[in-house]
Amino acid sequence: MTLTQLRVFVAVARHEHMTRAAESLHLAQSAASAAITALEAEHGVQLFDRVGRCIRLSAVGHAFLPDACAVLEGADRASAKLRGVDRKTRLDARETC
Amino acid sequence: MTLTQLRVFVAVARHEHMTRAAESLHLAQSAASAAITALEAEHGVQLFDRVGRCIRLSAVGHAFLPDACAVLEGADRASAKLRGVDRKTRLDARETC
DNA sequence: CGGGCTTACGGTGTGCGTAAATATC
DNA sequence: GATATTTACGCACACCGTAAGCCCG
Repeated sequence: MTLTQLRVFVAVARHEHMTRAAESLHLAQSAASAAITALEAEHGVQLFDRVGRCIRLSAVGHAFLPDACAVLEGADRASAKLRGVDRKTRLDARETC
Repeated sequence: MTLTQLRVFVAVARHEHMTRAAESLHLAQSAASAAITALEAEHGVQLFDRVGRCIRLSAVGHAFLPDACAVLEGADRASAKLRGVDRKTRLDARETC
């Protein structure tokens, strides 16, 4: 499982539309489809119900969405903090090894 | 930033020893070193102070460690939940699209 | 037919391991 | 000289985009 796969999953879940989700991530549809397929295969789970042209969250996918969002938010927050804390503690690097 | 890089970071931070950290992750030292370098370069930050053969967390790295752990725990928890919830809701897949 | 997801396919990039170089004790 | 990290290098795998295939309105 990668952060990229989670991002794709959340985007598709929100848009309920693979093409739009892919566009919102500046990705080709095939890449988004592959990411979802890989995520599903890795866990042996079906995240979406493909009924006709309609692609909607399955029960499992619905249960997973909040967790995926939480992980992504945590990662983004950590990344931002890492950049932000940079300048603050840059001159504080006195170490006693 | 990838989950793999975070895993390497946490392992090195815990072991304070690149070789042991790499072994604990079943990786070559070079791979671990590259992961840390990439993580540092991506954020323009120095996570570790390399003084002699001693490699220890810098101030920035110390501040980042809890966040990295939180992200990893969240990801692992989400992954485990996804596997665990599988059997429970597998037969509940009746959808009305 | 038309829109939408999937599969096939080729290219590029990234990550990994082996091995050599560098540095410290 | 031994131990530990970094750098160099080559390879394999994975990701992405283009394009064709398939299915449902």
